[in-house]
Amino acid sequence: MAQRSLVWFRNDLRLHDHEALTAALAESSDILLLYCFDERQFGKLPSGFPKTGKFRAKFLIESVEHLRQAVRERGGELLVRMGKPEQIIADLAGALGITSVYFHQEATSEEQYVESALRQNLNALGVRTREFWGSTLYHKSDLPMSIEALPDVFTNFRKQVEKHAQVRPLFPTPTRLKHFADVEAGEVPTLQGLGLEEPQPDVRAVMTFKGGESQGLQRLHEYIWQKDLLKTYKDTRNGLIGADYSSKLSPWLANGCLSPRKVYEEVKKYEAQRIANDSTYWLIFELLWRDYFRFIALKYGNRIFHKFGIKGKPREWSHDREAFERWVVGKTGQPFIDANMRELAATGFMSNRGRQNVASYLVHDLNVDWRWGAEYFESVLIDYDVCSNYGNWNYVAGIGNDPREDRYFNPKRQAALYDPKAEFIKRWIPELSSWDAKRLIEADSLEYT
DNA sequence: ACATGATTTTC
DNA sequence: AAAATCATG
Repeated sequence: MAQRSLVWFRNDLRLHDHEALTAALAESSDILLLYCFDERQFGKLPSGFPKTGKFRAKFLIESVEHLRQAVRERGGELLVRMGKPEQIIADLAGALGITSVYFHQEATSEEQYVESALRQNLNALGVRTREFWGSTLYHKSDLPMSIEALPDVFTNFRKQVEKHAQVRPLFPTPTRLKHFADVEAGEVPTLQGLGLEEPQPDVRAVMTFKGGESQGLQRLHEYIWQKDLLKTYKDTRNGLIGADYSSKLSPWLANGCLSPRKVYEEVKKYEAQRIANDSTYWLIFELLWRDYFRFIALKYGNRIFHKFGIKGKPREWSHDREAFERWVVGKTGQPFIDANMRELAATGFMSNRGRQNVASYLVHDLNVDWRWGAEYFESVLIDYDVCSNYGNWNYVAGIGNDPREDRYFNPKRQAALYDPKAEFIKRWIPELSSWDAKRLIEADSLEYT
């Protein structure tokens, strides 16, 4: 078996439960591992925001560095490059006599374009690709329906999947990796090198998110086992302050530092050893939403990016740049909205409750084009995931798959419910810290200095 | 050079 | 579906 393989890491920056890596190890005599920073991911969005902002870029850099470290600890090497993966991989394959390239497929067109360009380039060299699906809890091939027949209502999808599909077992984490070629390892780029500034730490942040597989596994272990918080997840998940109210696994899931099947496995273990209740189920339920948006992206392709969304529902949007800017910096005058937006700008993170509210506010109160909001989230959210982001924005904009049209969140009512003492508002808008909570919650047109 | 229609792109 | 880009007479 004189097979020389290359494993191309993408949004799967881990060694556990990695089918492409597992297959490559089983089918090859020699293996090369590569991560390529795609230069196209570091340009500007139409709105002028960097496509990959500082929080995301930092998390990605850390994730790649930790993957390299984990590979080296096992006797291997992770090559790191910057450029176009379809060219860089083809060049490496040609120069080093690689016979197969292994990778996980993505669900959206930019990524699929790179896959097909790579496939073509490799085909011309007589190199084959071995492609896998590895980003969802339920495997694409295990769905009880075709992608074309994917239900447009989440609950229908969930019920069918829960009834008829099974989560596949994990692939084992390799203990030894070898490195065969005398080839430059390559440097992991710095934030500065990517033209981005270093994010300043903020003591008010819910927690410190550090990229990397071991950091993701550590957070999973801490949340479920050490702090024993899974059993109350459903009751606390609408919180706003601190590390404990929710799992906070999304940044690691988005970059593939954590496999959703690994999360599932730990939840099942917890249910067997400690307790199974609505809360333990609810974490799986949320993973299903993540799956759903990924399959929706497969079903509808680029329609998730369209102005009128996957429904093709005509709706006119405002292009009031000033109103949008006020939303971005957290100066709309609506304290609950502004506090959330300031948290996002300062930390790259916002609670799920906050996200639903600020998105509803932009779309339904300001009537601003939902795509502007989606772009801003894309740039700054540390857990940005193209399918979840655009799927959710379609949903709030009323052009996605929400059976209830135009789901509106009343920010005053939401503040009264979820921030009754205005602790969260005061935390992020310090100029209001001496205000009476009731007055803050009822305010809707504050002027900040 | 340019209007018009076709094609491509939309993160 | 709409906007942007491309092709062509």
